[in-house]
Amino acid sequence: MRSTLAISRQLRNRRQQLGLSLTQLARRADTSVPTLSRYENGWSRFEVATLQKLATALNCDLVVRLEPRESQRDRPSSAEVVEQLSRLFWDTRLEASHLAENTLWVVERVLEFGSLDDVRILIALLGRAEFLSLVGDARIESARTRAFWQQMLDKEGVACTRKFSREEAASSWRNSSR
Amino acid sequence: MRSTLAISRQLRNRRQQLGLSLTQLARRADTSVPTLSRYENGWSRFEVATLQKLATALNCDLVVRLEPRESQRDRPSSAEVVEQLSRLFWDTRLEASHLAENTLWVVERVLEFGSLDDVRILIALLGRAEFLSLVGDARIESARTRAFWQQMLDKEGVACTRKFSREEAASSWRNSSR
DNA sequence: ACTTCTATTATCATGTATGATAATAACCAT
DNA sequence: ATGGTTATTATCATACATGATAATAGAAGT
Repeated sequence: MRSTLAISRQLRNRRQQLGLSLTQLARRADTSVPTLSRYENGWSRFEVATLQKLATALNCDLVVRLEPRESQRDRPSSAEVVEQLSRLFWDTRLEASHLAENTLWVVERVLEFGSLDDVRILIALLGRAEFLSLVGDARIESARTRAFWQQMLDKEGVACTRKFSREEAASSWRNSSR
Repeated sequence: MRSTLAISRQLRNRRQQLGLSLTQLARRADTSVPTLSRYENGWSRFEVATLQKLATALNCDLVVRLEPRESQRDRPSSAEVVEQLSRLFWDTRLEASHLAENTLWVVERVLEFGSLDDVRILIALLGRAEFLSLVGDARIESARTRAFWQQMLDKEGVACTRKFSREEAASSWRNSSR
């Protein structure tokens, strides 16, 4: 799944896209600044009710859906994908579970260091829509890589959702090293 | 959004589809029976971490996504939809917020009592994929209505996900009056 | 009748998310 | 430098979800 990292990233992207400060959003969503900051910085235990309030305040729909895995046919096996991508994870050991629970992290690694074949097998695994959506959430360090994916997203017409990533993201990427 | 009712419905559908008891699923997901029962019966404050554990135990991917509303173009306005559908809600007052936060409830009412035009404007509002997905989650009382939508879902090829609804749901619908 | 499995609900102790407040720091102006 | 805005983090009291246990009840089969 997209997992907690992806949720944090989406919240921050959307808030910055709307130009809201933490204080402003906290008031609009009837929540607190610390909670909001926690949600945007690697919080693992979100409450759906709080996410719902935030989504409304961010003029978004919150989608929470269970997608049965067996309905995802003609996709490569996790083992296959791990096999092919493992060389990109020199600093740790890529496990099958990471594909499901830390998808955004895997996607970011592949975008930054992977070959086109690596991208293809990821798309085969996730489906194009899900992959592109994750690309929109991803933090990409290299300017060249970023430019490439901006063009791809444009071509694919993921336009509306990714406006921020393409136009303003550079600045936010720069000062978010933590 | 699909909201809490839809989450409960999805959990129960999927668990019954796999033929698991509360006890079995609770053990597989490393959670407790009371929590599970609460989650399936109108709980409002889900934790994403718990949902994630349940999804894994149910062999599902958990999708949590913020969908910006302005990226949903050429859709009818909430006011329009409320205007057209309000006659179906004789016992209460349909508000625009219900469309976003109690979507499943609205869908169920339209499926049961609405005309084809009502269905059309709902599809225009939600998009076909989201609408069909909600139909799969919906509890439909009338056998005739249910048969109709089973055919529709078959035609539209929402096959895999909705297997349970079409084949076994009748029994679960019957004894879930509470 | 009787089990047996099931689901729902209650009670209660405990863990933890939340919100209020404040301290710190970074950034950007003037 | 100074002041203002912002984000992050800490502390702490409170609210609430969770899990353990058990009571209740229904359904299905013997």
